[in-house]
Amino acid sequence: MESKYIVEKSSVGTGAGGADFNCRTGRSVLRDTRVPSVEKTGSMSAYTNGAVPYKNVMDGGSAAEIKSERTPLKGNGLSLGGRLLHDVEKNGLLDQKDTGSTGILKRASPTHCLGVNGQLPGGFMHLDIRNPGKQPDPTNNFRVAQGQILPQTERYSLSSSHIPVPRNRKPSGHADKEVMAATVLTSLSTSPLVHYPSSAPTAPEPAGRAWKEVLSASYSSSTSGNWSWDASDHSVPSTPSPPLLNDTNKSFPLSSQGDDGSEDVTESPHFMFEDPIPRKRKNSMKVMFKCLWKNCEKVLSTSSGIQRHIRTIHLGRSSDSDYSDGEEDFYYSEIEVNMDSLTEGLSNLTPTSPTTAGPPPIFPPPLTDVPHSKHINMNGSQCHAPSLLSQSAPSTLCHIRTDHAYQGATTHVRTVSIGEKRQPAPSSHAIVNKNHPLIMPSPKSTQGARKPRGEAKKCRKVYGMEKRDMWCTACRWKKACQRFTD
DNA sequence: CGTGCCGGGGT
DNA sequence: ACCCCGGCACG
Repeated sequence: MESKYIVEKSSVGTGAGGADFNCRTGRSVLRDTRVPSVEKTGSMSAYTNGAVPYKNVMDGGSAAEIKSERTPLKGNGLSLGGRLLHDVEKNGLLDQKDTGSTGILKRASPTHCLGVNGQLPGGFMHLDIRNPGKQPDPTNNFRVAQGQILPQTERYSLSSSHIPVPRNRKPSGHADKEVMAATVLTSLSTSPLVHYPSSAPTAPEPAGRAWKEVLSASYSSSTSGNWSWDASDHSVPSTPSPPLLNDTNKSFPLSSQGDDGSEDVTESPHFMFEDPIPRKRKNSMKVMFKCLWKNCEKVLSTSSGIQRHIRTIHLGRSSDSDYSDGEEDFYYSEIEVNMDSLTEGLSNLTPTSPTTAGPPPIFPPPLTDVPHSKHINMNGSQCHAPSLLSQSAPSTLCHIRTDHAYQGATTHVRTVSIGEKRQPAPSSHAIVNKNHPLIMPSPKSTQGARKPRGEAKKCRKVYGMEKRDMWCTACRWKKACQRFTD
């Protein structure tokens, strides 16, 4: 015991930076060093695999043996390491998402604005359509200005770094399209909530890439003062405050909120932010509006948008009339979409994902039951996961690092560990929603997509109840065992 | 009935 | 973020 503390003390200073995992596993201290430490060192090699940045962290950690428990490192080492990991991971993830996701998802994070910003000309056109004849919002003028002032090529290359905002500039006629596009995009950037999801089918490759880069750049380095508005805009409490403003919209479709434009550009999304859904599981939920018309899978993010879509496309009403008898109402429904999990799925849905011909989503999308959707039907896909995994990453990887997964903070060190993603199922349902009782046949039989029980012995079995403190954290918490995965 | 772990609650 | 646990599905 004494030794324990000694070690503990010393490691404070030395290992602080690196002692990232395990630090807080209070109880396991002494004993833990036996078994797990082996594992951990083992994991190092595995890690180097693709996550070099981690290495130091890990090394430091294992070196110090991390006997130090909670006390000092919690604040120091942990956060340090954790953050590091986090960042790295984040970028990685983002990249991934980028590849697969559609505009819909991207909107969730203000960051896209960065990239989107003037880069997806193809997208412009498309977006236009929904916004015919809209007046550009005054707040968007800077974009307009940009469009006018700069030659196209330049515009693309120009990041949003520093944007003069001429307030009174008017769009001149011939720049219409650009203006529209700009408007849309700006609205995107102004409000994280804002819509204009999917589509942008024609975005050219380079643009996409640039975007991607910008994205990750902005994420990893808010340090560079490059993005003048970046800071302000991003610092907004949280990234994607969940929708909810849709409620407002949709409750009175008839009023047709006149302009999606104006509605979209709600400058203060936060106002609308009242949260009917009590805590939790809302984090990455986004309300979308899905066209229920046969064979039409249009998903838009604004009620008015979808209404317009239905009105014009399906009901054959003139596009310019804003008149609505409310009939559209019957042809769309509100769905809640989990951004995270639908990322991949949606990429299938929409014609988008222009950019990367990136690798297919590694993780099968969770069981969503967006009706009609083209989502990969993954019933029983559990079985595939492992095989997929084995392709992209040695399953051992899961094993090894798993123990820390829970510890590395919920930052999850998950280096692409398929095993874990296995099924956030329930939370990621695209919930067919409320206010429209008549619609959505959704059977929803997928409830119990519970993972078949694994063969592997779990901590409980291996160590027994008495040695509970030797269990992996997950086991201790009654979570899926991270040490002995299947 | 023991076990694994999901979902959710508490701090 | 970390931890705990009720409760349910699985074997």
